Amino acid sequence: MPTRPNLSDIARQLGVSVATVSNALSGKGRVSRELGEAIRNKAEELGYIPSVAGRALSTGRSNVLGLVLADINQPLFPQFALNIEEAAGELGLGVLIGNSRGDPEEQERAIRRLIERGADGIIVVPRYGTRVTGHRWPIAVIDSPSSPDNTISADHFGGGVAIGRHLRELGHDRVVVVGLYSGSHVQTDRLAGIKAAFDGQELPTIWIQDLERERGPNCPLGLVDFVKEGATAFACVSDLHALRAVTELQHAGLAVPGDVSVTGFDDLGWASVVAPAITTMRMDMKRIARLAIKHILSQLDDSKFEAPDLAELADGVPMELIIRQSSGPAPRTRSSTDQAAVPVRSE
Amino acid sequence: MPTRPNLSDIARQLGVSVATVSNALSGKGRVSRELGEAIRNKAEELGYIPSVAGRALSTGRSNVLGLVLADINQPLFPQFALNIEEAAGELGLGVLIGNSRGDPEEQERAIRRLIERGADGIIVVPRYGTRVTGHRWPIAVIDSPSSPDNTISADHFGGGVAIGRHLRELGHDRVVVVGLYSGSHVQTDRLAGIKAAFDGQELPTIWIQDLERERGPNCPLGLVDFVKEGATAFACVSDLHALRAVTELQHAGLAVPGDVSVTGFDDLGWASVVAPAITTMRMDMKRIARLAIKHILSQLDDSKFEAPDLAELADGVPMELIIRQSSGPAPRTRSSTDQAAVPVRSE
DNA sequence: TAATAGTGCTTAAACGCTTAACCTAGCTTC
DNA sequence: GAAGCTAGGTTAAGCGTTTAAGCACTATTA
Repeated sequence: MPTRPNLSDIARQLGVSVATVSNALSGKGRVSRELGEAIRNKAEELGYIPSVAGRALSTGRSNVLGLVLADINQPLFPQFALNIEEAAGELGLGVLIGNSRGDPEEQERAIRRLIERGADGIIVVPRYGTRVTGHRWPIAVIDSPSSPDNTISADHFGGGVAIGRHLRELGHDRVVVVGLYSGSHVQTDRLAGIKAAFDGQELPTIWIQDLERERGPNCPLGLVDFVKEGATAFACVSDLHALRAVTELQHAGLAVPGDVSVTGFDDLGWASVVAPAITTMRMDMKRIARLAIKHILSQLDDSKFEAPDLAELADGVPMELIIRQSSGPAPRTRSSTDQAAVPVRSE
Repeated sequence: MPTRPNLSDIARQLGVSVATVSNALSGKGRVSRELGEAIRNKAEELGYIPSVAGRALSTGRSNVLGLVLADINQPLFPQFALNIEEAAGELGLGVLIGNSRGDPEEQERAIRRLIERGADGIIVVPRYGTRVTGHRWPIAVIDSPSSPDNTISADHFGGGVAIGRHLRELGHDRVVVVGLYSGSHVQTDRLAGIKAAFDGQELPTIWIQDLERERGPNCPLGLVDFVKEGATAFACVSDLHALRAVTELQHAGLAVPGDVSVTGFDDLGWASVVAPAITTMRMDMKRIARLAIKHILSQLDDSKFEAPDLAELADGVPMELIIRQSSGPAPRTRSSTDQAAVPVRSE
């Protein structure tokens, strides 16, 4: 264990006081140009690294943010983590991670642990529909504009509208919506947006969680039946479900997008490499991460940061439509007697 | 900003010294049962949370580990992060994340930043083939047994053998191997294992990165041609590539596993929900995470932890074969004249 | 020429915790 | 009944930083 040089090492070697060294390096107090130079050089020479602990103790700020992520099934995990890490890094902040395992109680404990560890503020990407309340610590919640405690998020509704319009423009009028769980505001908002693009008409909806409760985990979604009944597109609220849909349809011998279109959400890593590549909506993660951090920083009383105007973003950060191969023109409308013509492989 | 109670608050209210309170709560010094009780109760009542900064400054230990992850394209990211977070949490350690963006230099910087932030040790999941050297700080590298600086990892070679045997037992003898990049020890080890299962014979190999350099990113891998020439299975070194293969084959009208089998590696989150669900190899992440952390802890000079016997695990932590639907019996050997019979959709 | 202002630095306290060293009873022991 | 233990505390120093306050000059102003 090498022992790191500290301020007093520098001070001693230069015959000045510790305070002066501190001032010189932070650029705060009054130090002559030459001495300042000398101190900085010496610091460089010794490989001085400030002690965060010492600084934290003195200033009451750790310069560390806590990030609480729902669980391993949150497919956006890496993107959240890395974007926040990056945005934090730009401001000289570190990111401590916590895992809520998708359990509301664990989520509370995770927040607590991070606060104990000295996090100046917490960013929470909550479990579907979980509330994050009663904390007197600076917190930013990334969820969905319609969620009760939401701080900042993408415009999931608007994203739904965009993808709905896209399908409509391709001539689809028999669209089935696929979600995981109706308790998630993110999902219900996306879904509502899609419906809005179809003038608010009710669209047949598949909730995977309900289905799996009935038929067992990882069960087929029975999409082929919907196609037989005339569905021409599946609009999924996540690329994960889109992937599931695409493979299930292909596995059954249907062509995507030839026979039926599929769209997703979130532009997950692999969405562009599968065949067909998935048409999807992408969040502006970078911006969301920056806003979340700024929001926390503005809550720290001594902050030089002004709160981002969240009101202005009440609808959320706009999403971007990424058109790829999984969505195409609706097949010419099949007459109802024509249904049997859809090729379906038995196994 | 609520101001947290500290040791002296407790001490003052109870009329004892700060040292006694510290001793009582840590259970180290000598404190009578009754007073100990009283102190713990008071701490509870006031909602006392120890200050990590104070403790860190005093003990020289931050109880925080740094975790450096390659980049967003590292599909195992969430699993690494959460397993390490969990294993660390059990020991009262926090996890600070760093991002190397897949760049060796950035990786060095990330390590440095984490050390500056006071991390007691660093766990690195390096970019393919990157070396992690010259650090005097406790470090654990999770890579592959054959990598130069590897500390602990899964037995990728053994995993390759297992999946190779699995395919062989299913009657496959024309296997094509799919990897991303030959510079990754993880990948080359897996690949070598697969070959070993086929008595070391050379198997046709697709390196995706080479292919993409030629044909552009996200290009088709041309797998159908291999099938036409008699290949009955694709053994991919990652589920990501397996997914790409499955969809590409299905998209072309081939049945998986009816016409051709596909296997992956890593049991990524979605591997079980696609159709067909992907046969894969799973690492024992929990164990790897624990060993990595233990290894770091044992390097701290005052440690009560003894170093895990890494020599014993020189081959790596065994992997587990997860058989699902994407691998099946090899189709009856087609005579070479029979090749045209393979149904291939044009688009 | 005396008050004022600015410059460049030092002193000293504070942040919250840990820990070695010390003190004081009360108790044993021979 | 003096020496030695032990239990149960206290004192005080130290970890590395920041920062308000102070001090000794020199330069400026009226």
